[in-house]
Amino acid sequence: MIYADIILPLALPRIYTYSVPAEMEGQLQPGSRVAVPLGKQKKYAGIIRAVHTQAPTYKTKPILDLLDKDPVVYPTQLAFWAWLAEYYMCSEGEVLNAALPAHLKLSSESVLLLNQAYGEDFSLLSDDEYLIAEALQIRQELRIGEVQLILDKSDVYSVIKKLIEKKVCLIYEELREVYKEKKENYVLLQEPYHGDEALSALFNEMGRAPKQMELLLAYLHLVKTQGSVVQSELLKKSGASAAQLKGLVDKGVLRIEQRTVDRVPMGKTAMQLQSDLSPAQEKAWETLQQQMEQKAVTLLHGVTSSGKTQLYVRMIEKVLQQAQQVLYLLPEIALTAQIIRRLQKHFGGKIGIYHSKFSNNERVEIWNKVKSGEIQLVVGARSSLLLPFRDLGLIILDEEHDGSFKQQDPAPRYHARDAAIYYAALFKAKVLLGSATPSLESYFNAQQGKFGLVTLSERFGGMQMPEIEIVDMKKEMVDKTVDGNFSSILKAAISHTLEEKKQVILFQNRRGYAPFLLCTTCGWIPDCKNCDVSLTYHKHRDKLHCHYCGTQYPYIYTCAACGSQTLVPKSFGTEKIEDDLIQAFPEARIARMDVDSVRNKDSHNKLIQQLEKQEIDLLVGTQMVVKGLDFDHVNLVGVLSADSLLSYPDFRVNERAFQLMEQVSGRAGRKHEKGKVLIQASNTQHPILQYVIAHDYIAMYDAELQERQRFGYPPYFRLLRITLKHKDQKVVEQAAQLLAGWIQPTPGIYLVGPAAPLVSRVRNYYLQEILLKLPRDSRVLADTKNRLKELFAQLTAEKKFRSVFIQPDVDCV
DNA sequence: AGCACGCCGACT
DNA sequence: GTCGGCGTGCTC
Repeated sequence: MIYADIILPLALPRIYTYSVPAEMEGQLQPGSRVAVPLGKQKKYAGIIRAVHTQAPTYKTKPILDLLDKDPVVYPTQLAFWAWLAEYYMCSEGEVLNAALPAHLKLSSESVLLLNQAYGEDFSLLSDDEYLIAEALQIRQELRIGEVQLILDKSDVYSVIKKLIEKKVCLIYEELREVYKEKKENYVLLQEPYHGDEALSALFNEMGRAPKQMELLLAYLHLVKTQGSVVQSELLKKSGASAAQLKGLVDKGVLRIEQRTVDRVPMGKTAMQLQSDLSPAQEKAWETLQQQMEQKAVTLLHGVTSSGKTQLYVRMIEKVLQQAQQVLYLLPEIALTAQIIRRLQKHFGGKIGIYHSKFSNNERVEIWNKVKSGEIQLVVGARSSLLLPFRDLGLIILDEEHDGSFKQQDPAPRYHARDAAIYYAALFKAKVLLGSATPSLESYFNAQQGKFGLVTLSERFGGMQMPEIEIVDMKKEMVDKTVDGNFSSILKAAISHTLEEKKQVILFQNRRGYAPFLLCTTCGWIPDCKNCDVSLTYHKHRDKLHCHYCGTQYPYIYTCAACGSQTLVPKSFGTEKIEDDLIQAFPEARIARMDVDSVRNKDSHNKLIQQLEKQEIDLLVGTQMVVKGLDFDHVNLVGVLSADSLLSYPDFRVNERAFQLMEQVSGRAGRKHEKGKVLIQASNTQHPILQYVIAHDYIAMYDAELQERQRFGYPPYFRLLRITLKHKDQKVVEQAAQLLAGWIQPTPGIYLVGPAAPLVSRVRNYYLQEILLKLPRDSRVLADTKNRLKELFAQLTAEKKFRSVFIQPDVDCV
């Protein structure tokens, strides 16, 4: 008997084994999708992980169908998925769920059919049952969703069950492909009319049908200019109707043919070798090649605007010439039209883009083209690491320090940087990490000789580092020279820059208008009913928003605690800054960039284009303004409150604040002009500010590293966070106490907590966290994970804690 | 993730 | 007395 282990795209704890029917023997390959039954009636498409003869101890169900002739992934991906699941403590099903495009993840749908044998007498049915029976008479088939629509309620199973019991209808499970090829109608000239003579004869003949003649002329024009003619385009161009086209088809002049077309067309343009490197870049290029020859991973530490991209481009060219694939990873919001255009210029048609804004059908096509090798270069966000590369030669991870490379919520909670290093090793490919402000972990690895290191400390084209000035907000307060959130110095600098017709970028790391409302009588702060956070006031919508669960509330005028009407907005976000700017600089063209203002698809790119074209003078924004944008006319960058960056209770605050300020400063100054950066701060003596002024990454690194060692944080220790969730606060607390107690007596491991996180309740679930600090030793890590898995099972074995959610997060950020 | 099964409150 | 709410357990 032959068996196959199947991964299902579900959060099931383990992999299931099915039996292989005789007729499928020899046809099943790992990586192909098969249809399998699960539970009483459902069918799913799962992926074959292995085919073997090891009979399991339980009775197996047979595989129903082989869905793919060619596997959808290579063995390399299967190996990578297994590693991801193991390392990040999740199931392979969860990995598959994240990796596979939605349209390749099939699950069956129940379809209702009328039982003809029952007859037409519906008098014994209830109202709901009657409605469904009647609908079935008209429509033959109904799906669950349609039944829900008809009955206007979500719970329809009981009605359906009754109908089946009464033999009014039958039910079957349908598993169907959802990916659809895109078809388009092409118009072709029939054989007899090829050639000038035949055509002119035809035109003579057509004298009485001027509209058709026009149509034909338009057709001929399109053939000449484009080679092939799409029906819709022809009709639009000629202004003719479908009937007129049909006339020509009926006459046997034209013919219509349906063809499959690409949703993601591959350009034909060839690669352009253009490499004007500065002497400093040439030197770096030499070392980069050497380092990458020797090491699997190399860190490129290049100050902002030092031209890291040019080096990437060269490296990509090199690998593409060896006919290997390249993956270029960027944080999602840095994936702008700007960078894509730049790469497209070099690599023409070989490039594929992959991020969250693509449609499901497009994703399948990109997936297949990466698998076939047609796409040689993928530029994408974190998730493109999960694409089925065939022969990967290089992974570039730009803005390497960026925290968004770590997946947060649904499992697998992987870090794209670390996972990329493992994935690349499977291909024996190289990894190139790049940043102006590397993460401490990566720089540490480079210092230790684990990674190669290349430094570019000079800005490209003789550009100078911007001059940074710290504005003492305390002094301005005392002197009463502050105006709202602007110091007199910042205000003057903005006026000056605007007069010079240059642009200004202001950075504030809070969105909304006011982060919270406060009752000035009793101190009450409105909070979310589902979460333990204060509500942010968004003025343009005049609503209070919860940034954790997304709930919106109408504005509150009356204090819920004391009943007085003394609620005032407190602190400030980007919206408020935008408002203040409009007041202070009425002539300036002002825009705001944060998740709220660029929510719909293209608005982010539009804003960037406006900025490029100098249609905006003043931009205020959150983190978003920091990521990989280059503008030629920004001379002033302002950080509105450094204090708010430096006051998070997180061991990475200093590193983050430095990275953020250094990156924003990088936006100032272009070509031969020296830019200026103003940082408003109350605590002007903070050491991080001094490092920022001096652009001294190394000093920051040394100082932070000591702290990390002293307090047992990365890169010296590894962090593993366990989050427990439950609807009942008491239950989570007890569960967390119990679990922590079990973990406690392990030598060499430090345990922090259990404790409620800063936001202790989200979407009505109470949270508890346990943080483990593990020595950097892969054996200890593996042992600990195994032990934790046992303890999790032990905890949920107790009936009281059965419904406690346990979420481990390895290398949490 | 579904979905079935089973145990308690608001209705005919 | 039943319908239907959701908590609980299982899927190979």
